[in-house]
Amino acid sequence: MELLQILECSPSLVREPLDGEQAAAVARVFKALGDPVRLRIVSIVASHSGGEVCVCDINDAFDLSQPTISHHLKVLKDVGLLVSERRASWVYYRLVPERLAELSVLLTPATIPAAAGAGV
Amino acid sequence: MELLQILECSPSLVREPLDGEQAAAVARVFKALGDPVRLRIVSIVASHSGGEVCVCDINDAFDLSQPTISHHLKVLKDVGLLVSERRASWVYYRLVPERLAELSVLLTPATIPAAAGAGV
DNA sequence: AGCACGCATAGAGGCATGTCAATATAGATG
DNA sequence: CATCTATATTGACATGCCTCTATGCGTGCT
Repeated sequence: MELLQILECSPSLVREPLDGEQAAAVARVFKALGDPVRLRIVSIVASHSGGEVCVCDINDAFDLSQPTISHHLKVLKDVGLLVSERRASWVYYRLVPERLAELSVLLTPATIPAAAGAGV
Repeated sequence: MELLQILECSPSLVREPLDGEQAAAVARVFKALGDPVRLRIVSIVASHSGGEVCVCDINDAFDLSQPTISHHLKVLKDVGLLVSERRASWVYYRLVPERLAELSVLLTPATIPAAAGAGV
């Protein structure tokens, strides 16, 4: 199920309480970001000028074994934050910016769009 | 150390890669949000009209033991997402909206301020 | 075909985490 | 002061997670 669909009618945490199903879906993504290595990986991929990064470059950025990085990439891919594509011998990972945007909107406090619309 | 200070010069994940220290500090907060129960607690507190919620009301919202809820509240408090205040017999928890705002900004993709400044 | 390289998967070990029952603490109330 | 209610803390257990080594799979090169 798409995260956007889960949040379609309640794009912010502060609008109304999430039910159990919504919370479980969103928490999966936050949990994926709740590891320093994965957060750095997302940051590396997101900030890379070309928009995609080879796994070998990510490996070089850490003092961790190659399988460990591969594991973290799989976690980020499973929650939809990254996508991968193989070209020749190399695999390239790209960010899914919509995913970040969804979370960003979800966390936006109600104080910012204060004039946008009255609450309940 | 304040999260805002850590992120003072790089308010977005997509601007440039986080270093290890930044990533560790931010990951702590995401990890706290990476649990369905805690996410619902934050949502309940954030969306409550009065701005604060009694622990007893939070307990009632879950089929979990009182110590378990107390544990989750402590985790959220330790990362600065919630603050608590005791009045008479009851303890009330409030959201720290700045914390959510910091994370929200951090996750904002670069597409929005596209014209703001050229990258490196 | 055989080999080298890049990446993924499998399995194991050790530490962290979510949950609970039991107990402690703090404030109100008689 | 004794007791009751509301919340926090402790300790234990099961599960999950991060990391590693070993191995498998796909691709290009000789």
